[in-house]
Amino acid sequence: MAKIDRRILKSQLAIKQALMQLMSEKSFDDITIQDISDKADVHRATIYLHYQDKFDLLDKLIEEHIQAMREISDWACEIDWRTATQAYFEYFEQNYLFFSTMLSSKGAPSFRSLFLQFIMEEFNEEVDPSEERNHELTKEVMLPFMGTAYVGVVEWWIINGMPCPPPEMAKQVGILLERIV
Amino acid sequence: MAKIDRRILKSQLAIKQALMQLMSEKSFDDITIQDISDKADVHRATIYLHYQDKFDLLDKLIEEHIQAMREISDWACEIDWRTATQAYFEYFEQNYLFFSTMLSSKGAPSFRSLFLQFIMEEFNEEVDPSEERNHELTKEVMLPFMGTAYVGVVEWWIINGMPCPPPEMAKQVGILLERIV
DNA sequence: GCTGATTCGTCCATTACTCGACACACCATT
DNA sequence: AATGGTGTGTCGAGTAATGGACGAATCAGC
Repeated sequence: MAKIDRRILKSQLAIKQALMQLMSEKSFDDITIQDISDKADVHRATIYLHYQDKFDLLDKLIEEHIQAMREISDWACEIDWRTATQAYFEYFEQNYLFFSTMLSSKGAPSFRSLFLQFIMEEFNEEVDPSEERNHELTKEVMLPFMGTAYVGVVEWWIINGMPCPPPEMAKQVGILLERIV
Repeated sequence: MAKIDRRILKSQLAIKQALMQLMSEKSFDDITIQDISDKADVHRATIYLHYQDKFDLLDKLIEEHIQAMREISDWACEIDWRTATQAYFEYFEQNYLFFSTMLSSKGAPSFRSLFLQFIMEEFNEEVDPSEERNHELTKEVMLPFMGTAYVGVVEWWIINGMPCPPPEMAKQVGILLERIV
């Protein structure tokens, strides 16, 4: 992978952080490009150097986090569920500002469905309906069942300010998932 | 005052913060230009764009703080001592990392004397040996007496982790100064 | 309707920064 | 005396970001 000029990394980081901060203050629709460039301490034209418009910026921001989670699952593919779940919740914790913004009532409506889609893709390789105890079940039903459950509990955990630490969440969610699958 | 390109401000800020952080970790002599540029996330050549060498960087950093304190005293010249002293201690508090680094045992030996010199200049305009109760005193003696007392108590306060809030320090130091002058 | 104020997206000349290289000095090891 | 390693200060070519401008689009209040 070619090394990227540090100016690009710094500018993009500042822009993305600025958007996230602004989204925690007001609605995405009310945010102007000028707002973002002011908060990021970057010239307005610099934003257009990297993104089409603010929607493209939001898309890239979301895609980046999905990609990061994908890498966690790659890394944890051979690990047991509990450890993997803990890695996820630690990632949610590290990026609390992002997730709380995206999952809040006035957040990005598109994010939740992308998140759910991603989670279901992850479960897809773990679920085996040919197992004995699942002979009456199909993936079509199991995946949205597990996926919405998972997304729902993450949503609860984030919106309520992470009332318990990642290991505790990993333990409980791990138990529940193993009962289902 | 001509508006300065934001890239310059950002680079210089990063470089100065990097030096301060490094000085809290190891001795100034052991810090290389490469260390600073790494920590600041800036190319090595960028440092030479703004400073002669690391000594010049330290000088400019110190001078900047002295200048900031000079502006406080300009602003507070008409205010009573206690308010002015509180403004100073709030500045020390805001820039705790800088002062604790500079005043620590392995800090910049030059800073303490520059600091003392500055403080004595400030006192110089406030002390009046022609007053009745001072008729046996001279400025030559009063200034280093008050100056070292002031610097000494600041040193104590910083090195001991600011054990009391700025208003409390302002009160006590204010009382003591008024007894002397 | 019109108008003034914003915001947008784009453009260009200039500037600051980057990257990698260079010769040089210093120091410890051999 | 020769060696390898590390830090220094400088250089040039290339790139990213800047400031300021522009016309077009959108919107509010009159």
